Amino acid sequence: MKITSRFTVAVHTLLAICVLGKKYKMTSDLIASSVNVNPVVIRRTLSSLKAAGIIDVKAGSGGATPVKDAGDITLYDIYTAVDCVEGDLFNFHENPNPECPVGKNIHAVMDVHLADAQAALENELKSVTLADLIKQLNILI
Amino acid sequence: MKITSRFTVAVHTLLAICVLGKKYKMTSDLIASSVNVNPVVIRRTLSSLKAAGIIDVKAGSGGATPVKDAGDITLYDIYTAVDCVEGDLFNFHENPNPECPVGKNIHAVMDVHLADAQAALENELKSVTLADLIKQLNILI
DNA sequence: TTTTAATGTAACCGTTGACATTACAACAAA
DNA sequence: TTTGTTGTAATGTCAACGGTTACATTAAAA
Repeated sequence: MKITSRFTVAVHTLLAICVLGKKYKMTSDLIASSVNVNPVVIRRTLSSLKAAGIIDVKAGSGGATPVKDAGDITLYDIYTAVDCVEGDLFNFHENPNPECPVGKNIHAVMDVHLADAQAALENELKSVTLADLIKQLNILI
Repeated sequence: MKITSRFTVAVHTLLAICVLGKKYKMTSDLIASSVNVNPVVIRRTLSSLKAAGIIDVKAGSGGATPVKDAGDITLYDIYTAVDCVEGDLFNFHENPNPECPVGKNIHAVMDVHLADAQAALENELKSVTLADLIKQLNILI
């Protein structure tokens, strides 16, 4: 079980838009050739990022542009934009037996810790902005 | 996408073995009735926990018993025992374009942060032991 | 020794989600 | 009006999950 690649695709897409957008019109085809996926996959990604208010996409004439400052976009924003996880990260078995002392209390005992683990992951993603990645990238280019 | 319920099933299973094991013979059928899944699912769970050296299972006569002290079993141990995640938590798109400055460096820029996020999750799971859960549970029973 | 009750596993099924791809309508600018 | 692009529906393939049946194996009790 892994978290869908929609996430890394979305980050890649945003980096491309931010870094290459000044020089090129960032169409789904161009981005797709950098990410190396089908252009429709990129259009879906762009659609999600647009819905999240992160970018603007021009229908017809084409091209995606950032709406927010890269310093104000965290990895967590992107993560949620593309719906990597619906609600809880951990899948909990349904209907534990309420007649059993363990089944009756399993949620009371576990839920906090599962939430903590999920929060730890998400906080780490919140601590990194797109600007951080762009800075790193510009050093390497 | 969610992390497989094998994890919460395994925790539930272990709690049942530790808490109810003194009073009852913990067969896959009994555990299954507490968790509310098919007994074969529990046998698969027991098999994984046994392979990880966490419990002992008696073939034939039946019954599962703990091998390690509950204070020495973390949620992370259980998490890995049932193979919730094979290696990396985040799925990375394959073959980003090396001809593109973004595609060429996307791994160099992202990998550290993905690893950090995964480590944050895992460290949180490492910080909780089965003994912690048992203590909580005994208060509620 | 036979019976009984479990475990260990293989096999198969249905469901779900991911990702790829085709197709085409809608759109905006040249 | 032509052209290039976006938006999105539809379809296909594949893998993983969880459910279930079936049965050989095992160990202890009768």
